[in-house]
Amino acid sequence: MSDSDFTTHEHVRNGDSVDEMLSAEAHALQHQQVRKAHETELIEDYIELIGDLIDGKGEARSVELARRMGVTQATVGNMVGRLSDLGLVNSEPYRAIFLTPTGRKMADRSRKRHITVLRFLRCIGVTEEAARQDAEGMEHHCSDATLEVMREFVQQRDTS
Amino acid sequence: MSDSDFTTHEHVRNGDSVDEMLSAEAHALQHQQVRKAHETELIEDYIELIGDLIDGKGEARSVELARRMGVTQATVGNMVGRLSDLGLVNSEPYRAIFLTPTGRKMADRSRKRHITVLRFLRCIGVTEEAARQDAEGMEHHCSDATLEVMREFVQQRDTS
DNA sequence: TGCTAAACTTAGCCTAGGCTTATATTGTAT
DNA sequence: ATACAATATAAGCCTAGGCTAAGTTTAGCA
Repeated sequence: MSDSDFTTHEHVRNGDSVDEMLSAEAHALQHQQVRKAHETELIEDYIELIGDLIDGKGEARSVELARRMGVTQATVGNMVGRLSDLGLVNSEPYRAIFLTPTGRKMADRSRKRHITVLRFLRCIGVTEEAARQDAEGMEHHCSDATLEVMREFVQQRDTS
Repeated sequence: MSDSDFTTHEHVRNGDSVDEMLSAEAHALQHQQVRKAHETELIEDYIELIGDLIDGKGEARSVELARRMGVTQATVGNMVGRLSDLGLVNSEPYRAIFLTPTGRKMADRSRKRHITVLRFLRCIGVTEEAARQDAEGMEHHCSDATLEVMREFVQQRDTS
């Protein structure tokens, strides 16, 4: 069976197969991008949280990050080291954690995205709890295009 | 500053802060669930792909999995070993890969979810390319509740 | 002022999921 | 029938992101 038996717009099975199969190359690209998203995902979550803590409590401490991320302080320590290497935070031993300008930008961008997804899910009728949970995971997998669609969608219906 | 300064329904900052901060415990739980989703995510992607290949080409071979996942054959080999340990596939050296009944169920469930998300994104006006990319990542982070909402949404508007 | 609890770091370990390079098997085409 | 190309496995390495257990620093209170 040759490769071209099975390319972009061919119907694989009728009925269920909305998802006509992509070319292998396109498929690979998608997965590569998903993998890339995963790499930044955790980083963004930490940065977003650090931003929220700074704004909400005045400072971000490891112990609170650990509590909110549901990991040990040692894990947070590792992560903060990486964030610092990446130039996203400044941290000195036994002190609170601060965002660099770059980190602040990332935090704000992340929060905005998060809020967009959350509002959108609420807007289409997902329950509050499910919306919160799903937004946490989905926000990293929405392209700008999709976020824009969501934003407009919310604006149109949710005039409250 | 006490912990209770900053709980479930408090407004953190006006303006932007739709996302009133959750309790630390609830927040931790969310992240734990996201982590759990990540563990199964790749597995589901492989299983879904194996299912699609079996249905579409008659068999699933490592070389094609590697091509479509955008990884090396060695990586696929590792993964197939894990899938086999998990009882999701049967594989013998140098032979095609088969789904166990459990694996088949997972494949079908994954495909259904994938299709639901893809259709939904198209339906709200996301471009085909973005929809495909985002669906790949989002499908693993949608609760059943959200999927149900998406399904209904598509059914209502998209009468085509 | 000095002790103790809480916060933080360090060291060492583990699994998942990638990679490369080398080797083994299979099947096909002369 | 055999050689070669395609396919698959094996061995060994790496990073990310978890963990525990033990040690260090800080800060608040008696």
